[in-house]
Parts: sequence; C-alpha cells; structure tokens
Amino acid sequence: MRIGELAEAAGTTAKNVRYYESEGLLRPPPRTESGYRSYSAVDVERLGFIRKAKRLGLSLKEIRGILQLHDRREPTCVHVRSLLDVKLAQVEAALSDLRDFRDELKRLRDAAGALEDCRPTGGVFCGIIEADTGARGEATLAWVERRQFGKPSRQEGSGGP
Amino acid sequence: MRIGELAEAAGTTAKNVRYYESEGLLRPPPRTESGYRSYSAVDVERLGFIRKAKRLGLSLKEIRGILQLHDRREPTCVHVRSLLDVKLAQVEAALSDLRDFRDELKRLRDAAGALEDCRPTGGVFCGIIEADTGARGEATLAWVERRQFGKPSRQEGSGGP
DNA sequence: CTTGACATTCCAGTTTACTGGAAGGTTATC
DNA sequence: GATAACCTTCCAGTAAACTGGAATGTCAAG
Repeated sequence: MRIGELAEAAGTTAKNVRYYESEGLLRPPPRTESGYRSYSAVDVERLGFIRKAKRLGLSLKEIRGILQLHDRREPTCVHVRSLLDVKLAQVEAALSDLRDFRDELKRLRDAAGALEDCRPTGGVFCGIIEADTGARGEATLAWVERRQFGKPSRQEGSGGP
Repeated sequence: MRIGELAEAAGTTAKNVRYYESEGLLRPPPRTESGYRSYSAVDVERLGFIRKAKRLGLSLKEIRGILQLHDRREPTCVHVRSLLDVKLAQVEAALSDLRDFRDELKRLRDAAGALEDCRPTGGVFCGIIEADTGARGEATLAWVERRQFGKPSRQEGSGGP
C-alpha cells in the first residue's frame, strides 16, 4: 500500500502522512526498491487513531506519547498508569463540558427558532451569516468538516487560492 | 472593573482580553477618563462563554459568529436556525466520539495496569514519560491544564524561555 | 517512448491564537 | 515625589499543525 492509499483510507493526505512520520507519530515504513513508502493495514489503523485523537483535542505531542506507550510494551510503571488515569479523568470532564455546551447551543437555537420573522430572500438579511462565514461560507462549515470523519471526503483544497 | 480583574475572573490574561477585543469577540468597553478599559459583570460572563467554547474546540471565528447571533437579536432566520442545528448535531457527534476515545484510553490504561513490573526508582525507566513530556513534564500536563477551568489558576508563564 | 498520475525531498509560507517587549501614561501607597 | 503595580498602544515573534511548490524520479497505459 502506497502513501496515497494510506492517506485516503484514513481520510487525509499523503503530505500529512509524511508530516506525521517526520514528527515521529508514524515510524518510517519499508521502502520499495525505488524508494516509495510501503504501508500495511496496521498503519491504517494507527493513522486512524491519530486522526481520532487529534479531533478530540489531543496535541500531536500527546498522541505521540500514547502511541509510544502502545508500541514499546516494555515495563510499564505506576507513573504511566497515573498519567493515563489523569487523562481519563480529563476526558470525563471534557464530556461534561461538552454536554453543557450542547445545552447552551440548544438554548441559542431555540431562541432563534422563536422568532422566524425574516424571509430568506437574498441580500443582507442575516447578520451572523455575513459576519461568521467570512470568505464565502467556508468558515462556519469548517467546524462541521473538522468534526466529520465518517465520510472519506478528505478536505480537498479547502476552498481557494 | 478593569481589564486585569476581568481577565482574572475568567481565568485568563489582560493581554488575551485585548486580543479578543481586537478580534471582535468582545466589543470595545467604555473607558475611564484616563483611557483605561472599564468592564462589568456581563463581560465576565461573555468572556467565560468564549473560554468555554474555546476549550471545546470551537475556533474564535466560530465563537464570534455565535456571539453575534446572541448580540444582535435582529431578525433571525431559517438559515441561522439550520446552521445552529448543524452545529448541535456535530456537538452530539463529538460527544459520541469522545465516549469512544475514553473507552480506547481505558483499554490502554488497563493494559498498563496489568503489568506493574517496573519499579519507579528514578532514572530512565518509563519510555513514555521521557518521550511524551518532552521539555520537562510540561507537555502532557498541558492538556490537563487546557481542560481545566474550574480553577482560577490562569496559565502563568506557561513554563519558560 | 511519451503522457499522466503518483512518488521523493526540501524549504518556505500559512493559519490560529496567542505572548513578549518596548515605550510610555496612571493610580495607590509610603 | 518616588516607587510599584497597574494600564495604554504597537509591533514582532512563537508554537502547532499543516500546506504549497519546486525540482526530480517512477510506474502503468496507450
């Protein structure tokens, strides 16, 4: 499996894969005679884990740490366990934060729903659309894109020049 | 209330507050005769909302959009509602992602717990600690810090040079 | 044997979200 | 009135996580 296929399978780009390798998240794979990187299924899984962790707000540094724990099954110690315990606790905290945030959003949505007093007929009619979407509808939806990974769409180009 | 107090109340810095103002997340407050920014309780709340949304992974651009919806209660339309619906759906998705991730972490933790075959007696004994903490224990814990906001600690200095 | 899609390295640029520091003004306390 | 702790603007720099592009090589199809 070549780099492009791996990237596609994980919903990212070849460039990104090389970057992760350079940052020590993926180890240098074997090469073909001609120097092409040659990947296997485990790499797809690994890359998938990285993307997932990333989406949830872990830094590459942190992900690298977790992966190293996974890699070397060398003597794991109390330190590591407590480290993971802390992370776990924080994930739980993040979960409850996120629930709060969802509720907050819900209230906003309901407020918006209460007054449907503006007809969507072109032009300037909706302050937040004009302001938030900035360039051309890309900004706000970027968040949606970022969160989406069931799709194999891969953020092509991201818009413009 | 001056900028320093506001910042402290929301667990951030005066600099950060000025930055948010410059980015249009906080509107320019009234000034004292001598030109000092003068804030009130609503600003604390607003700043709190920003920090919370940030922690949950929204960009400043997105937060600005949400705040503008909140600010101008001018005719809100179908577009906006559906936009918020999408965000809401994505928050739900993020919630389930986060649950998955927690489970994944849990598995790692349990694996680490299974083999407590290394004594924590100084020196090099724990691959991930050495590697992940990078500089000096700051990296991994940064994540914890980032997620923590019940504390009024405010990331002082953030480490070093 | 050329065309096109894909691969390689390397270096530079971008975006986001700040942070630091200079150079100076204000307010409170001794 | 001096000292310290705050505040002001402005501009530059940083870190993370990529992305773009140049210059070049390789492989499969026609």
